[in-house]
Amino acid sequence: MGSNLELVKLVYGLGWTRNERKGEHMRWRDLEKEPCSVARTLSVIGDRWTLLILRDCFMGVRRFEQFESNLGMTRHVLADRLKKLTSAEVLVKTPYGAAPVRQEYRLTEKGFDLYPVIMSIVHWGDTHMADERGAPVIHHHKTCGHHMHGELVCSECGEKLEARQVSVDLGPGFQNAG
Amino acid sequence: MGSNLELVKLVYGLGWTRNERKGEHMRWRDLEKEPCSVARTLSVIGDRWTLLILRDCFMGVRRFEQFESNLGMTRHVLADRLKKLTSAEVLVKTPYGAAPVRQEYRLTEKGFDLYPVIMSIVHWGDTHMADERGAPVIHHHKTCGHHMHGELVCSECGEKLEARQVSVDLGPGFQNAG
DNA sequence: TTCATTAGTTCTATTTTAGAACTTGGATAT
DNA sequence: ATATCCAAGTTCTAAAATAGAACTAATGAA
Repeated sequence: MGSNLELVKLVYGLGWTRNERKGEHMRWRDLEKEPCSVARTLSVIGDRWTLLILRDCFMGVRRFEQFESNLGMTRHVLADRLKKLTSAEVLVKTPYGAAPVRQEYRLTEKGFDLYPVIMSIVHWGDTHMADERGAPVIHHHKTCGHHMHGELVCSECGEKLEARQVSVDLGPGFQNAG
Repeated sequence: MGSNLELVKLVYGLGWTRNERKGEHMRWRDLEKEPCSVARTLSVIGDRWTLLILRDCFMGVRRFEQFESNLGMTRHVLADRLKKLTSAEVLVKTPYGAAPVRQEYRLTEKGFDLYPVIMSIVHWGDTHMADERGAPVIHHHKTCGHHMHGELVCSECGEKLEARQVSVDLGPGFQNAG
């Protein structure tokens, strides 16, 4: 994205400007109302545990006790996050099993669409946070048969995306302060 | 990623298992030691404000007061996050300007490499969190001239990545509990 | 001399998270 | 039938993080 400070102020500074008039700082719960897709997305996945829960979901974890024993977070917070992810329709909670009915949390399509976010995070970690031995896990593409990583490309020309080659404009969903 | 619960337990459940023996839950500061690139990356960017700071960095914001007025976070926490991002070498702090020397925070190459993470988040927000009018901002690829979004593809075959087409194995950087 | 600006730090109050124990509704074992 | 077990939570207190506001230090301008 090219530097565009007026646009930053206009688009992203909006919520804060609005709150500033009331003499308050931004709160986390206000984020989803921001006219910015980063802020809105982070209102769903931007806390300390949610992306780790979703990592487990992509690995096939589905049940409360499994999440707890893999992640090692307190049951209290886990219950809260699963509730929030469910109400955001990223996960669905379904009872299953005959006699003792158990609960299962599964990714929805909306949840599955977070895969690029997770894989981009994985690749950055592999590149910049691994020790000298290399990546802790390896990804294998069934379609082509190769070891691989996720790469971000332009949806139109397919070329690898570089921040400096992308500029930003106001879109249809931008609204000025009411 | 195909479901592989033993692998999940082995790889991702490791840190927790280690702490479990000491009778403690996972703490945030332990995350960077986990043998998982998601956990390690989140130890740098996985709190409530850091990705919003980085969004501003990609838009050209560089100075303390600019971050504060755009984001509306308290100065206390902003100072702490800038310090952490600097010590993680995601940002560099440089004095600039002749007479009254000011400080400037800029993305390093390591920081620039977070672009795919941000753009994946943007695209998910545009798709799932926008209102009926559409995306708040539009991205334009200077290289090809089109409006576009970031798309995650296989680094080897270039095909669009689907979670179900990717399997996971232990890599060289995985180490068993010491 | 006084005020303004940038980049912070310090303080108290509120909110969130950690850690542990308790609850609920079956199922299973004795 | 009573006691125990299990999954999926809820409830409690203590500790940590964040919000909100005021203060500091270095420089420059009016």
